[in-house]
Amino acid sequence: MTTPAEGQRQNYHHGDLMQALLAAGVDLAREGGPDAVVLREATRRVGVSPNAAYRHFADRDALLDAVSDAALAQLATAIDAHFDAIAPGDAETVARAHLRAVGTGYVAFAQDEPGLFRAAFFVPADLHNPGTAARSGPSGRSPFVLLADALDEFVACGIMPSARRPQAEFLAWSAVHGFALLVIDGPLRALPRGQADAVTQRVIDMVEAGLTAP
Amino acid sequence: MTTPAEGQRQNYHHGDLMQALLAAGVDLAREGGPDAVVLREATRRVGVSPNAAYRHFADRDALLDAVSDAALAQLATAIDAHFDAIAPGDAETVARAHLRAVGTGYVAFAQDEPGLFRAAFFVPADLHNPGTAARSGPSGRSPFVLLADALDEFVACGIMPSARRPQAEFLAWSAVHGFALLVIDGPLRALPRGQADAVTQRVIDMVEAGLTAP
DNA sequence: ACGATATGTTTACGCTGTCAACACTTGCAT
DNA sequence: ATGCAAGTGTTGACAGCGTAAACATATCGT
Repeated sequence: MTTPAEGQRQNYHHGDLMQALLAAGVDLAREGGPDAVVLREATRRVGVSPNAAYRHFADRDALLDAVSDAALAQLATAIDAHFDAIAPGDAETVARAHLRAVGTGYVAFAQDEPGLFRAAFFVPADLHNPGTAARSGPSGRSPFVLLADALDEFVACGIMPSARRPQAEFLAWSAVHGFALLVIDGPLRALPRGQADAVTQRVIDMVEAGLTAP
Repeated sequence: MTTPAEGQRQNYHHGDLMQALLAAGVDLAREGGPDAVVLREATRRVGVSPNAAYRHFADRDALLDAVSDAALAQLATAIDAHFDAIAPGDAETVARAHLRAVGTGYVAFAQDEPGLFRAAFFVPADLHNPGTAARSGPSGRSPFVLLADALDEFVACGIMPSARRPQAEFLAWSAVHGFALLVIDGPLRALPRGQADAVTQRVIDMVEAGLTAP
């Protein structure tokens, strides 16, 4: 009975305003990217006065940060799904499939949820540490860690020299991240989804070949 | 005598407000990126009333578009410099050097002028057509065209199969663009310049190897 | 010389983020 | 149980922003 009925909010207190504002903020980001996450509009949607937000977020940036973390978590979940869908097989095949899954999931999320994707990278915190786990998916591994794991597999099965391993995450990430941006609001934004998907695979081809080149 | 002395602006008319506002806008973008391009602040710096801007720009977005074009032109100029500094030699060496020059110049500009770089891609118009040439450097070739030229050379000297040529610009561009973003406000933003430059070269290595792989 | 047009100004409105002061509710200590 | 402190939501206010309408002044073509 701690959580009252959600039907009418004639209570003076809301119950879980923090969460409600975050949800509203995520909706706003989904609809229009980080710029659309407007404090007053979020409170309006929740049905509360503008300044109520300040009891839970220091300022608009704090709300946006929380939204960004939530968006990053959704990205992680989306990638997780691709990553876990890989069928078992010999190490090299699985390693290549893992890398491809991360890239494909990354770009697919950007295409499906461009607003959230932009919000996720608006204040691009460093993704090394999962940061209160708000940024990782159900597996607890952030997209960055999934990518790192895939690359470790590359080294383990001998298709990538270990000398080239350090910082290789950033090489792969650069290509996929840049491509995602080009697709969602760059010159490739007009490309039909099918064609864009084909180019996505070529981007990953390039990364794979570039990292495993002799 | 059409252009009066610039000393005092006790004239009712400004002379070249359009250009002055653009310059102020570019300064603002340089200092704080696209969000810092604020109409009222630009007019304030020029010493004119806020609404004077509306005689020359339809709205704030129009000003930002003009700033974006100017920033893109500066990017083009920076890349031109790297591109033209390539010493003559055999075709393959020159081709590889050209690709490297475009990538290096691109990232260097992002590092030297992060605000302008972000502004340049804020409303990322399609870069196929040079667009009233406001977007290209002194050579008249936009960065996109310079990249395309370099890739054409790859095909011409036989290190890249022509079947792989279509849309290869976007593969190379993705990697370099994504890396630039990771460096200026992503997780690599704390990396010392020297180390970042080393990774830049590795990104280009990856692109080169990925595009020319057997 | 004079009227049309271009250019800059003033005034005003609604929107935003945010501060300060106030009101209600809850929960803990007596 | 009572009463006070802390937590939470509201009201009112302010400055800054983009922008529309009405007005003022300069420039130019005839």
